[in-house]
Amino acid sequence: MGQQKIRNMEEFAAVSGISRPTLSKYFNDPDSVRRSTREKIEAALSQYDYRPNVYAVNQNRRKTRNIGVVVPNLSDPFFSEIGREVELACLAAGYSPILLSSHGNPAQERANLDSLRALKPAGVLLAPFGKASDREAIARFCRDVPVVTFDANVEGVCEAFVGTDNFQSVELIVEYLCRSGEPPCFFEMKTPSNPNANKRRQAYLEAMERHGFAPHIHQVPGEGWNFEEIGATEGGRLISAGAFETDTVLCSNDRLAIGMLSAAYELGLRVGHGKDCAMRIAGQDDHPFSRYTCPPLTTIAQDYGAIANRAASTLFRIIESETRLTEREETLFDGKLVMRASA
Amino acid sequence: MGQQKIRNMEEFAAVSGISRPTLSKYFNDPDSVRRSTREKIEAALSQYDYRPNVYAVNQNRRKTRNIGVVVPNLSDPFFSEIGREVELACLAAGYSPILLSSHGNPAQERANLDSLRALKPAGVLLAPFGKASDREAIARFCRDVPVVTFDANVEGVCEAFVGTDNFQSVELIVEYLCRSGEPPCFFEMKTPSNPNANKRRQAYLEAMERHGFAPHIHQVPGEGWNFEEIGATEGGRLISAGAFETDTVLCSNDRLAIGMLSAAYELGLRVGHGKDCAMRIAGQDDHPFSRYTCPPLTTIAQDYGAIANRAASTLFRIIESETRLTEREETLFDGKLVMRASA
DNA sequence: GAAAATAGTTATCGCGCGTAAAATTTAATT
DNA sequence: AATTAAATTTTACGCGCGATAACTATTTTC
Repeated sequence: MGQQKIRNMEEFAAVSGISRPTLSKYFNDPDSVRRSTREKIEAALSQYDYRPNVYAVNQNRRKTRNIGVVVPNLSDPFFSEIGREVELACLAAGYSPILLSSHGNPAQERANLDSLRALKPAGVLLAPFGKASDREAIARFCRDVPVVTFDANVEGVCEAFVGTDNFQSVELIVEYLCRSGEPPCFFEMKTPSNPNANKRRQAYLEAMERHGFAPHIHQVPGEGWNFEEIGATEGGRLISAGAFETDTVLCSNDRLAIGMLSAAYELGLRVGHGKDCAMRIAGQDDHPFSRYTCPPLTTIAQDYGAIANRAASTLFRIIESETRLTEREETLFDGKLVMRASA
Repeated sequence: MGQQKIRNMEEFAAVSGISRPTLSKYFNDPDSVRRSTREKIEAALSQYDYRPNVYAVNQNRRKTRNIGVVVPNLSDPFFSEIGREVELACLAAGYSPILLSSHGNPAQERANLDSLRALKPAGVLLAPFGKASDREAIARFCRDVPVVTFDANVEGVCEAFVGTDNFQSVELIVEYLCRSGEPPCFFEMKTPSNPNANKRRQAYLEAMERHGFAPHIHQVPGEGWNFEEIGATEGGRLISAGAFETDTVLCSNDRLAIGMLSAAYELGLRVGHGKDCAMRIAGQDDHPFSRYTCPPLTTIAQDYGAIANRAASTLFRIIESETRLTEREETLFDGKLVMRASA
């Protein structure tokens, strides 16, 4: 490795024998220079380890190669997983992802968009809160920066949305539950901020009607992101009160289900589809911990990878075409039934 | 809000009636200008919403106000929690945190340090892998940038380390387990990359000796970060083979314990300290999910907040003093026993 | 082998701000 | 009111690189 320290592109030009403008071209796109010069540059590069100053580069470029990635809550393994998938897609395409969590706080979502604005990103991948999001702030942001939303939709805002088809996936699990035992009741929070929750409720109603069963929806109070706590406390209360009309409960998401499973355990109830079981509990999302609950949770798996990659590639397409989409795109992937022991 | 768009500090100087150098001073430290001028500036600021260009600022500043935060794996709620605490501490002190995950991959840790170097951070808070980390790369990085490590120590490297006192906390739980039932066996991975694991094993040996019991350590094979999987597969295997000498197992960390709990459930064993229970299982770390396992996990809680804040404040002290520490500091916080139903 | 196309060079400007020194104003002190 | 210290303004330069124009060198084409 290097002898003297290279301080800037000028000095690197001197030691590599390549002119500065050509180096500049190379760093912006290695394939834009002739093969032989590229090899010369890379030879020098391996000798002197020089890297262009990020700040100087981004100050002058019309658009940076930064991609902002905003998720509502990194403490939720669901979002840390999908956030990671998105990051990888960005890196693979030669962009620099910047991952920000809104920490379960819609105000932080706004703050994150503000921070991102200062970084002049080429585009942003946003998993918004949904109803709790500041729709106006997001819309304003979208005017300045190309944005693709994923996981949760904000109707009509942003270039495109990529998520899971809740109607398909709820039908899938409702059908399974009806076929394999008593039809499911539906368990959710009273005021879910996530729009998927509303779609899932609606999908449950339709699916139950389609299969000729009466729907039973149970909504419980609770604020914030401590879904397991709410599932345990309120779910446990409903169970011990005998509030559920059937022995099967479909939870609006896995984290509520995880909480409810722990409550059932506390109550000494055996959960599952065996003969000796008192009830069945199912979730939605295939949370990373769902296979380690007691019993392991039957759920609907979202296709993390497909959603992340489609969201990213859609954004890249917009960025590289340098034009906004003429029409807002919505892409929904199918969920997959994951059968485990809980239902 | 603003009429015309302010494009740079020059223009903002014009509309605010304050000279550009003074504005520059203000943005670097609002308290460095006279109260009356600060008010003038802030009045103009609320009218014209102008923000200095991040890239231009950082290009010229000797040191930026960026703080790199590197954790081994954001998918692990333990690290997303402590990462968040660290972020908050940075923001509160007026720094800009940049959170990077090494995704369970030591090579990525190196890559993250390389990326950070390009951002010329004022300092870095690093939770390293430990033995799996590239010690040489970290040491080299520490020569250029002040670094405080937390959670896992890399002996002798970096300015300071902040973590949990494993000897204190293991003694705490071993004492409790011995007092309340059969003395614990110890369950861990054969080749743990995390140095805490080694300390915990050592601490277990010492604690058992102190209490006059024979130690029993069970090490299982397994690679990577899928601890729950390893705990479930290998832990389940040991349980059904009757390999544990006593009815009590202390796991090296909560995630192994979570896996083992699910294995015990599968085997139809009741875990806990009740009379009808077949075995006890305890963990270490107080993982966010530990209170929702079946049964809820007895464990040792690390003081996330204290560790994060001490690590951050130590780093700030180094940064602001503009001198390296004369002597490497190590701070260990006590763990707290969290008694739940599993042991 | 000459013309055309491609790639590289030199030269120069601009980006938005930090920073330093000198000149000037303002506030605090006696 | 005079003295002094502190804050602000003016002026001027530099950071490292992107971008472009006008040339020159190299490679391709027939």
